[in-house]
Amino acid sequence: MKTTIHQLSAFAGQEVTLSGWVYHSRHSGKVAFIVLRDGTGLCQCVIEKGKIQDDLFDQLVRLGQESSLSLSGIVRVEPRSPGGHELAVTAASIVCPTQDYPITPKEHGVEFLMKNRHLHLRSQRPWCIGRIRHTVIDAIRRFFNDNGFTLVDTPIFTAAAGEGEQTLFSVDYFGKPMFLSQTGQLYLECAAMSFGKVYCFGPTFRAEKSKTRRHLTEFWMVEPEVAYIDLPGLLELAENFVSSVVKRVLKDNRPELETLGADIAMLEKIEPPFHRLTYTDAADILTSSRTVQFMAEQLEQFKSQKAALEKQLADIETADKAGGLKQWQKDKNARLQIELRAELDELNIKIENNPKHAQLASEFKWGKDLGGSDETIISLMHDKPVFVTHYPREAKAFYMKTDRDNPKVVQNFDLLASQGFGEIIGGSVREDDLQYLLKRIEEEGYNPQSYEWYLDLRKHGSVPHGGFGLGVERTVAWITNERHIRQCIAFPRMMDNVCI
RNA sequence: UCCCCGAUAGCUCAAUAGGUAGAGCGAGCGGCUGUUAACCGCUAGGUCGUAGGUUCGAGCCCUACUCGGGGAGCCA
Repeated sequence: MKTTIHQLSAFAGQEVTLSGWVYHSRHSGKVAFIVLRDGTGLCQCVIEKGKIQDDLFDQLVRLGQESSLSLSGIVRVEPRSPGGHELAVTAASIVCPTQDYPITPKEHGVEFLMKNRHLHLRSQRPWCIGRIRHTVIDAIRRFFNDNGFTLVDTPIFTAAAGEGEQTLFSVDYFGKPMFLSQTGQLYLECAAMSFGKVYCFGPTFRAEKSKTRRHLTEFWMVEPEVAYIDLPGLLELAENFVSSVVKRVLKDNRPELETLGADIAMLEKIEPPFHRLTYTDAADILTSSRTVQFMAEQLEQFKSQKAALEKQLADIETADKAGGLKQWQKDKNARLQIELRAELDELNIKIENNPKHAQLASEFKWGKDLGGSDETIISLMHDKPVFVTHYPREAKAFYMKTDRDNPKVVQNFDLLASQGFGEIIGGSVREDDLQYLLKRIEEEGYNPQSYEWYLDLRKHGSVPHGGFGLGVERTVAWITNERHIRQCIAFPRMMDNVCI
C-alpha cells in the first residue's frame, strides 16, 4: 500500500510503502536508522540486519544524504521518531544513490546556502517556511473571496509610475520603454468602481537599492481596494484580515511553527483590535524620554548578554588550557565555542546599531517619513501590531486623501508588525476630489496628461474609497520568526545578488 | 548613493604581542542491536579572496581591487 508520511497514523500496524529521500541516517552494527523525507514529513525507518538481505542492508547503510529510495515495512507508534510513527523495514528499493551532498546536518553560512538554494529547499527550515507561506497565501485568498471581494489581475507591464519617484525596472517593449509593475493600485481603483470590493495578488518589482533583511527586488503583494470606505473602515478590514491569516497558520501549521521556533504565544495574541497611533503620536514617542530610556535599557540588556557570553567563552578556554579534558569534552567545547561566537556576532551588531537608531529617533522631526529603525522601536514597544495613521502630506504619495480637518496630513496608515518586525502593510484612503488630486499632481510636478484615465474616476461618480498592500514575504517572516525575508520565497531576488 | 563588518580545509570557525596553519562537522576505512546534528579508533584534505607594498620573516601591518554580510536613505 503506497502512502505518505503525513498519513501514516492511519496505517499503524499495517504494511505500507514510502517513497522519498534520505534525510539523516545512522547505523550501529546490526541496526540502521534512516530518517526518510517524502515532502509531507519525516519518518524514522528502522532496518535490522537479518530482516532483509545482507547485501541490501549494506547498500542502505552506505546511502548518502538525499539518496532517493522506497521503503516498505510495518508502521508502528514510536515517540522517538520525528512524526510519532516509525517504519520497521521489510523491503527496500534504491532509486538513486547520492554521494557528497553539499548541505550537511551542520550550520552553514548565508552565502553557501543561497548558492545551493536549489538543494537547500529540501531542508527542514525552508520546507517549514514554504508550507507556512502556502497557508498564508491560501488564507489571503480565502479571506477576500469569503468577504465579497472580486479578484482582478492587474498588469505587470505598466507605462507609468504608480507612486512618486520610486525606481522601477524598465524593460524594452518592442522598442518602447515600459516598466515592471510595483503596484496594481491605480488599476484596482478603476476595478473597485465596477465591482465594489476587489483585490489583486501577484509579484511586484522594486528597483530600490535596499540591502536589508526586509527587502527584495521581486516580492509578492496582495492589494485590496474598496469603494465606499473610510479610514476606520480600512483599519478594521486590515486587522480582521491579518488576524484571520495568523489564525489559519496557527490552525494548519503548528508543528512547522514549533520546528521553526516561532513565537506562538505572540501569534495567539493577534486578534482585533490592534493598537492605533497617529503619526504625531509616534513622533512624540520617538522623541520622548520614554524612548531614550527604552533604548538605553535595551542596550544594557544586550551588553549584559554579551558579558555573559564572553564569560562563558573565557571559561571554556581556561578549562581547555587547564588540560585533563577527555577528547569528547574538547570536541563539545569546540562546538559550543562556535555557537557562542555566532551569538556574540549577532549581539555586537545589535549593540552597534542601538545608539545609531536611538539617535535617529531622538532627532526625529515632524514631517519626515518614519524610518525602518523608527518603526522597529515603535513595534518593539507593543505586543500587538500597531497602526500608525495620518502621516504628513509631503512625505506621502500624491493619491492619498488629504485630511479635511488637518490638511497637513493624509488619511493613510502603515501596519507595523509586533516585536520589532516593522512594516507589513501600507495603505490609504484615496483622494476622491478632482481638484484636490489635480493640485497634488501639480505639487509633485507630474504631468496630469499621464493620469487622464485615473482622473476620469474622479469625474464619473467619484466615491470615497481606499485600500492597502500587504507584503507576503514580510508577513511570512514575521509569523515564522525568520529574520530575513529572503528565506520566505523559494528563489529570492535581492538587490545585488541573484544566485539561482 | 553613503556608513560599518568580513573573506583561512568541502562546510562552520580558531590561531594568544608579526615567528613552521588548528578544531568540529563532512568524506574514506574499521567497530558497536535503539540511535535522535549518535558514539569510539584511524586516514586523507590548505599557494590563508586577488594584486602590490613594509619586514630577516606576513594569515596577522599598509594600499588598491573583487566578492559577501549588516545598516541608512526608500519601501511591502
